[in-house]
Amino acid sequence: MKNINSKIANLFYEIANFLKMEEISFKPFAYERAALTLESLDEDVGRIYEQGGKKALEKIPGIGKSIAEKIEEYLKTGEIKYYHKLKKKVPIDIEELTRVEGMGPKRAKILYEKLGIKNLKDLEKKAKAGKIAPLFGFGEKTEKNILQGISFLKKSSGRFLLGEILPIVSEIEKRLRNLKEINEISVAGSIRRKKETIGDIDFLVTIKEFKKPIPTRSSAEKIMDFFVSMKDVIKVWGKGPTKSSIRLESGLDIDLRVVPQKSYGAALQYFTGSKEHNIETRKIAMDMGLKLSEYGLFKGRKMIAGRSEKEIYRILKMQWMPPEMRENQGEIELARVYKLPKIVEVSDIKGDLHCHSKWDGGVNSILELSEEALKMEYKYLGISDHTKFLRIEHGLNEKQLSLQKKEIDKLNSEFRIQDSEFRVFQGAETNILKDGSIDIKDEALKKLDYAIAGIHSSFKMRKKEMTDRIIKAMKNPYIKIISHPTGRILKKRDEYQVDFPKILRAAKEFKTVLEINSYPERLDLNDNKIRQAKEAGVKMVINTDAHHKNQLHYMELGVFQARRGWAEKKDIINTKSQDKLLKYLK
DNA sequence: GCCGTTTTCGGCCCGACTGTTTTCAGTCG
Repeated sequence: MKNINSKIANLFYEIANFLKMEEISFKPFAYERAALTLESLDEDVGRIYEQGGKKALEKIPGIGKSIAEKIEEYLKTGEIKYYHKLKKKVPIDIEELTRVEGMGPKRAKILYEKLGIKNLKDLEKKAKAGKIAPLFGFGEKTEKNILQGISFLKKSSGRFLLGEILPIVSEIEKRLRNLKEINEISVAGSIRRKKETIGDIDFLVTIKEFKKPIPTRSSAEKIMDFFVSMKDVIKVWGKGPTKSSIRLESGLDIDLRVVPQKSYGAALQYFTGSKEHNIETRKIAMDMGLKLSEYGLFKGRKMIAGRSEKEIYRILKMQWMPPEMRENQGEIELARVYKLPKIVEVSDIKGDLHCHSKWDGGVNSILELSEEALKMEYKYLGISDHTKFLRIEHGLNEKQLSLQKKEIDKLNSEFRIQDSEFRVFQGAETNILKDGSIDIKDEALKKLDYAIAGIHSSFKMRKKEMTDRIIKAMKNPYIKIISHPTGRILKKRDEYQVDFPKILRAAKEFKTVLEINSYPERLDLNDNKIRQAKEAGVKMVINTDAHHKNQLHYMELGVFQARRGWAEKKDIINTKSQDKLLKYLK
């Protein structure tokens, strides 16, 4: 469910791109800023307008008279004329084209004017035909990069980020739960396993009917009628009494299955997968002379289990395992000897060590972030603003860091007065420069509670240089954490080249903590690397990298990823109490 | 186009990198 805020934000991003094509300075940034603000707004902009009119819109930071008028226009007419006027001049799908790494508005405009390229399809065709390289300002390499960018996009297209999907899932689940016909409901498939990207969604439901175990047509039909006629459905792929498939306006496909109550557990197990996990589980059933299907566990023709997952696994003499572990990566063997690790849980997390405040151009003050952290029942929050190398992110210099420290000290003494255990730590997200040095002097790092270092430039270095660069940063005694260690951006950019086993050995030697970044498009480290780190005895920290107080809630995404990597509480340092954590960082 | 304890006009969003050039444009964070 794309809400109105993000719809308008997307239009503003496009307007910004069209303005950039015309070499207009500053105005595009105003639109981008407004878009960013809209996206992170708690409240629906339509409601703000209803309650306070245009004046209320203008109170939102980054939104002035002109942009408020455009929002008003959109709310009233569903369109923004200014956008159409701009698009008429260069009628291209700028949003799609700029998704290709290395393609921006200027190049898109040139390609439209010289080759008539309007969308991704045109771009691929012309690039493959070698039409782009000969153009002035382009060349062989650019053409090759464009093709690479397109193939990367294709690889991930049609898949959605877990972080975008979860809110949709809980919204749909809420709607279905309201139906009186429905008894049990669960999401299955890759989303239940919390995979980082999701193809489509499966919902399983059972019907509330105590006398008749098999769903009657009428109840099932009522559910399906409701499902296919929800307001955001744009296509119905199929509709029957046990299964219906729809597409939402966001492009997401959802299946809804009605299953018999007595098969609910079996169906849940089956549709949760993974396929590989299921194949192995069925083999175990077969070896015991049983048959496992989505309808139940059978001995001959007699059904001996199926009501719940736990019951099925129990009869198969296996420990029940969290869906995140069901990838046939060794969990089955451990489950059979009842030795599964107890993986970390959201409730184990005691604080967040990576978030950005107003100091580096973020949205919220340190106090606002702290209040949100308190709501989440955290014991501490680490502020880690960008440092000076990242000028665009208003990176802090040594002087500003010491000013910030004063603010944090003051805040902490207020917490002390209020008899609150909660504390704010001062960190910083420093930059690992091309040669592996840090952009902030050691004397300043020393005064912080801890320092994070991350790569924010020169992503395309060769493997050896990149590895050495990161290891050099790890050797700095004040650098405790490496943020987003592989630099990938889901659906956009691959990991940078790095010798990961070597990084792990160095992390172990220098006691550097690797971050599991919870940002929806990062989730970096990924599940596989988390598992490697755990096995190498390297400690990790689950951080959000929040740039807005609401984003502190991304924490669960990082925890899910950690669970997929089998991380336990002891592997994750921000499960420690305040005292123990501080001691660990010193 | 937005903003303002440097306030109603004149600043903002800079610097590195890449790939293309032969002095620079476009992209990215």
